[in-house]
Amino acid sequence: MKNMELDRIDCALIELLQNDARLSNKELAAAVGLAPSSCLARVQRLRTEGVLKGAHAEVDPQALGVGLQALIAVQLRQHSRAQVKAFWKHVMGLPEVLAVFHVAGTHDFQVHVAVRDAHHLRDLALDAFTTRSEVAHIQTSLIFECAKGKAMPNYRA
Amino acid sequence: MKNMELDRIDCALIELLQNDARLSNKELAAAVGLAPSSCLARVQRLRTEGVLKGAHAEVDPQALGVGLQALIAVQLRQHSRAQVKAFWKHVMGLPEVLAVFHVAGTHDFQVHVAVRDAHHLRDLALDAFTTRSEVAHIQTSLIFECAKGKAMPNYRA
DNA sequence: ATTGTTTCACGAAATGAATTCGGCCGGACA
DNA sequence: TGTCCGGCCGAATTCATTTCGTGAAACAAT
Repeated sequence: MKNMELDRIDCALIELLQNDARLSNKELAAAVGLAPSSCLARVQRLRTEGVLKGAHAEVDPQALGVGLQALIAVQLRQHSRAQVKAFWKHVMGLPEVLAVFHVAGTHDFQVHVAVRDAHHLRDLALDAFTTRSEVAHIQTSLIFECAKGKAMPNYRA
Repeated sequence: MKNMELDRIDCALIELLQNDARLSNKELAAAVGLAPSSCLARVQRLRTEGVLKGAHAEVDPQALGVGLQALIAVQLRQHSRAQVKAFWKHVMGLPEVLAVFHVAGTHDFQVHVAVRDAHHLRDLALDAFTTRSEVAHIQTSLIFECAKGKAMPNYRA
């Protein structure tokens, strides 16, 4: 399941679907030069093998009232497995959290959050971070702008 | 275009599509209690209004030979608009880059990268970051684990 | 109240896509 | 050479998407 063979066509399919998961099977087939039925078989295989793990719609933050995003760097008091796990579960349960990174370095976590405004951010920092017993210190960085890369790089091709 | 009305059903559609962009229109319609045709009209409207901005397949990093991810914190030498823009364009052109955050704080950027291994990360840091004239200092943090939240929070509902 | 207007949802029909299936080609192997 | 195996094709079926005409509710103005 882990190291499956990906030929040139598989890679093309993966890249196309990363850019636009809504491409029809027909369009996909045309793009890679395969018959729709063959193309479908490949995509299904990629899905069942776990290479393609799902698809998610991208939504405009502004449309949802998200006016501000931030990265919150978190230092824990101790690095015990229990504390790490507890904090992880806690932040993943917060609606404001877009992503959590457990990192090695001067901080233990980087938490990407989306909030209404500065006031909301302050409340979130105070209520959901600094009050936690396992949290030693946080440092909040406002995000001016953020962008995602087009696709995950492929180091097998 | 900016402040469009989103009723209960629109919000439900948005949330469903964030969790799984591959839901068929028929399934979507059933989930929100609408006829397929009505549901389609709404989804199309959300798309043309820019609330839904696209969909992207999620792929397993391991399957593509990505064995390591990291967050690289970058400090620029100067904060001139030209330098910020130049650096932004540069990192967005790198295949290893998954996301870029331009932030306010002790660092100027946080760059999320996906690499083959530690060796690859070293080369990337040296070749694509520290050699850039606008970069004053970088600090690399290995990512142990990272997870994305289920959906963008909705502060209009 | 009534009339006109707008908005939205419905459902049937037409259009087009996804999926299934049998058969075919080409390479691997003995 | 003969057989096996994997992958692709193309037509047929099944199913979903999309279009379009209709009608019900909300609202404004007369």
